[in-house]
Amino acid sequence: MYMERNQPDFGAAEWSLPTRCAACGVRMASLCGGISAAALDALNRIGRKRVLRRGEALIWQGDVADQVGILHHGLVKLSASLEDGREQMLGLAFPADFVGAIADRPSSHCVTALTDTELCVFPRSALPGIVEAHPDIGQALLSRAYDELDHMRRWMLLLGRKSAEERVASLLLQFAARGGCMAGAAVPLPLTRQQMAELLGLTIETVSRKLTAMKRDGVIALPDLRSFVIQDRAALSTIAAEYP
Amino acid sequence: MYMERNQPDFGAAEWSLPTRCAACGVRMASLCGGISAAALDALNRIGRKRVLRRGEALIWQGDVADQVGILHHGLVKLSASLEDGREQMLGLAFPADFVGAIADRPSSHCVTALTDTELCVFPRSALPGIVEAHPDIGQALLSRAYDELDHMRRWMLLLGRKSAEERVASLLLQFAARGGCMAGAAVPLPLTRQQMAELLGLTIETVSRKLTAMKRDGVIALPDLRSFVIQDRAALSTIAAEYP
DNA sequence: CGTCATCTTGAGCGAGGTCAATGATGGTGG
DNA sequence: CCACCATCATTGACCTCGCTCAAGATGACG
Repeated sequence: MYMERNQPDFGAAEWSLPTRCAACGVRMASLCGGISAAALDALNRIGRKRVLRRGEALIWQGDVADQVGILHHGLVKLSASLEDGREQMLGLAFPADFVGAIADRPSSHCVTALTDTELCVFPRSALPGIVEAHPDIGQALLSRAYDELDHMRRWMLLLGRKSAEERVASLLLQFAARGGCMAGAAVPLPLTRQQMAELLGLTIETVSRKLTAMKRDGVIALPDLRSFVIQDRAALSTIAAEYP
Repeated sequence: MYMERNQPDFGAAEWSLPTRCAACGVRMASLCGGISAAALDALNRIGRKRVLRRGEALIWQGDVADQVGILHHGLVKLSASLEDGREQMLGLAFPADFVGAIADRPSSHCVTALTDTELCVFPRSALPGIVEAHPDIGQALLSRAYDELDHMRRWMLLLGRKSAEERVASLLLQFAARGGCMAGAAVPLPLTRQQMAELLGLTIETVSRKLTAMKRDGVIALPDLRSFVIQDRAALSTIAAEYP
């Protein structure tokens, strides 16, 4: 991702973009993609780079967050916890994704870095003004919010009704779809078993057992701990109980 | 809710609002609340009333919905199903709530009336134009989308990590909060046991057993099938595993 | 007062959680 | 280069919670 920082030409010459945003590797895929040079310049002035080390949090559950961000590099989780420590991962944010809340009230969730991470952060208080001044950004936010609602609905179906094996298979299919890997190629697993369990509403032991079972049945292969290969996609889809 | 239709003055005289919207009992609480008379007039021309009988669907999972709506009267559920018939309720919509999607792709969920229902519906194709012409509506949609995301996050924590008893107690507390009932008063239960089970990711038998257990323990009373009384709010909150 | 839908209760079972021991992996410093 | 340690993953034994199946009870309504 970050190598693009050294890319000399990104269309910048034509628009005379401000330096930092012009060099941003995720800009075109993010909220800032379609906006004018003037709007980008305005953003450039209020945004700043922030680095999170693995495990560090950007937003805490229960706190009123003062920052929103656009992820540049790394992997971030959203999660919610109960007082006794039980934790449910609510989703992941990948580069170019927007994280943060709009409403001025305690956050329903935590935002935590799963790897060392770089984001472009803005004060939350600046959001209303930005949205008002740049309706494009407002519409992009709206469209992304509805995408996320859709995604969470599918996840609620998984959490409410799918068996452990169905959940694990669904997650593998989702990683495969995201990676856009060709058939037979190894798909990277961005999560540990423990993190997969948090995301699926299961325990680490159950995730491990189900992976082993699918490997034993020849549905997948596990060349190492951080990747897998789909050996029988039809079987995996059937196990996942998903429309193909 | 609907009695307000007969209310003679709703600020209408000052603005000369078009007849139908002026008489709308949920307007001020809905997306249409804060907009100008001209904007309202524009909406009035493209919106129309639609009645759903109990069990009838407005939007089907898998179809590209051509309508969005604002609920006037009645109760509506959002739900998602697996091919084999397992179903998870994703949420409820109450009067003044907006239902429908923005994106032009198959809907992730079903929208079905739980009671006889009246909505104001618009062609989905009109939405982008409306949002562009009336930024207030766009911002109201955005704010509601984030509210719904927050609500779904809390529900994902429930589905992923809470026990059956915790789930039932959480739902009762939510009904109590919604109704705004004073302590000791009977809170109406808008759902059957079966519907509560669908919403909580449980079976009807488990819901029934947990309700009976809480009644036996003096935490709640069940004067009839469609209401309950909180007899020990602290205990109910504790059971629900929720911050007070 | 009969009929149908809804709800409750019981008995038994099985998926997944818990607890515990063992095995792999990878980074670090001697 | 390798010994050491921390982290991560696997596997087994056991148990519990919630599901399934089945039978009654209650309530709504003509």
